[in-house]
Amino acid sequence: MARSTGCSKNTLLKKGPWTPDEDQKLLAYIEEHGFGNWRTLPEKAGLQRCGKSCRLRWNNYLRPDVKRGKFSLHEEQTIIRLHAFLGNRWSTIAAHLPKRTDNEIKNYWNTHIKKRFTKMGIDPTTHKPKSNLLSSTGRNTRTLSHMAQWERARLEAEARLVRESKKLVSTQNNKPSLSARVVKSSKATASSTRSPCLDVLKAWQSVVAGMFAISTNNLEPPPSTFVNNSIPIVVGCHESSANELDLARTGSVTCIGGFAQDELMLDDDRSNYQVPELNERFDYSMSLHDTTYHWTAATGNIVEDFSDISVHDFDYPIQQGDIH
DNA sequence: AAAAAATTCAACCGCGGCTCA
DNA sequence: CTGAGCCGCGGTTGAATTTTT
Repeated sequence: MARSTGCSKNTLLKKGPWTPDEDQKLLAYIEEHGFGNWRTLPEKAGLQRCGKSCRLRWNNYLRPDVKRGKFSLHEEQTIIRLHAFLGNRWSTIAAHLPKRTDNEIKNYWNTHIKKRFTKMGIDPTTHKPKSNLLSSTGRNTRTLSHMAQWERARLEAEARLVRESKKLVSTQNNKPSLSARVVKSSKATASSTRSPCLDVLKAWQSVVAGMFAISTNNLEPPPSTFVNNSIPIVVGCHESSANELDLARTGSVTCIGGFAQDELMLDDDRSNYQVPELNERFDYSMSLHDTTYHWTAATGNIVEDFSDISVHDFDYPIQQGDIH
């Protein structure tokens, strides 16, 4: 299919770093008119740039909700854990990190985390020690791949929801020149017709309920008070956290990752509520840090109110009293 | 103090997917 | 159904900055 974006071929258009004057022009235009059609925007805004360049500048730098500066420990952990499932799906990872852009996360991964992994002898792609790569059994590899597939699907579905709800919000914020494409997709999202990705969440939930041995008693009524109608999934359960272990034993939460490898192998009881294949990945990569954090998987109920869906780096520990 | 090497990160490029006529 | 146009994603580049020699 022939295709020409006109960006790279048009030598009249300016490239390279943006000047403060150009930033000002772009900002002023978007503040007044919104960011409709990126291709036609530069001309309207009086910029000698291609639309792609404008979009990039806006998304990665000028957007008011972009957080800049050093990544926190929790943000780094979130990136590592999500990368263990998703690989280089930067935009999906970014959707789970409020105010961070895919470009920034990608840069951070390539310049900081990846390097540290390599130094530690951990393969940044598989999140496993390089020496262990050949020792995985076929069965384990297949199981991990299967489960990771489901988890990836779930995370991507959530990322889509976050993106869609953001679009919806920006549409409602009265930007008159938003493109027909955006307005249309937002309408579709807001209508009573369920988005297809909601079904992915539903499907994932039912499968996970089986795989993670969550009893249906724990699904209904909702087991948790800290997020309505949700199943808490603790990523990175720590052996020192008695609360998390107890909660996991009772089936009130599901644990993924964080336990030492030998514990997984030796403690049969724990294997009932853990997922060793996933733990394996996390254990290696998270040996970079010795702290835990938590996130929750939303059930179908909360999906109906999808503006609430996003995975944040919760920095509070689960307490016994939080779960009923 | 200067040069070289390493690092960082904003920006570019090309491709694939989606929408629409 | 098909093809054109647009957007977004992920990989890559290279200028600017920092660190090391």
